[in-house]
Amino acid sequence: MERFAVPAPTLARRMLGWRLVSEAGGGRTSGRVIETEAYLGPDDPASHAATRAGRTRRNASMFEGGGTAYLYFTYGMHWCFNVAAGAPGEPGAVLVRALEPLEGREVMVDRRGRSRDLVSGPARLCQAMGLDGTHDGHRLDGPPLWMEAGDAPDEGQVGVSGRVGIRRAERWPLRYFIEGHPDLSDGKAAPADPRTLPPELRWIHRPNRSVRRSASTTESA
DNA sequence: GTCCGGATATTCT
DNA sequence: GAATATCCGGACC
Repeated sequence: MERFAVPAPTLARRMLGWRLVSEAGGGRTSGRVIETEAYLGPDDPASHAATRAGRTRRNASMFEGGGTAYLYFTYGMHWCFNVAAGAPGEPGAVLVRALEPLEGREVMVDRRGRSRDLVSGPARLCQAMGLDGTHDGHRLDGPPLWMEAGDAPDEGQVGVSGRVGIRRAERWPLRYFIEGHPDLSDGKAAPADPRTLPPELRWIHRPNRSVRRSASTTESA
């Protein structure tokens, strides 16, 4: 679980290529992570951890330390899956926005009621993999939901943009994706503009840099 | 292909 | 009362 104990932007970049495996709801499904978004703590106005109240019942899992699942319900009907980042007590999370389907395609089609766009979007992938609020707070080191290392994309394949579906801090460079992948979500993202970051967050412009010093294997050169 | 409205719960103002 | 880390179906081009 130590691999999750890094800041959210670093984890979001690093998770590209990892596999998410679910045995939730019966039937094994899995997919390769191809699109993520980082959400920070109180300094990030778009984060659920930015509220004046700080820790609330909904966002508690964002404070539980790297590797904790954070699932929230939105728009009255959709679940979204995040992975908490960093150290316990320091809020931050990575929203998983899209996967490339690997295992359990038939189960996904059955749950989704259609055969395309199975896991291309944060709410779609929760539906396809049987994820909901019962998995909030689960530690991602075993059944029914966990992550495995996978093929890291080449540096040149990684795209960066603003985050999808938000108004505040919309040009912060916190969405990471495998460039040109056919299974990306179809949300519209503003182009990234690192100049809109407050000075203390400028390191986010290249989150992989800060990883490399301590990273072991999965980072490509 | 693009655009728009509706569904609907929780949180925050 | 308004906004929301969304998706879907139908209208229209």
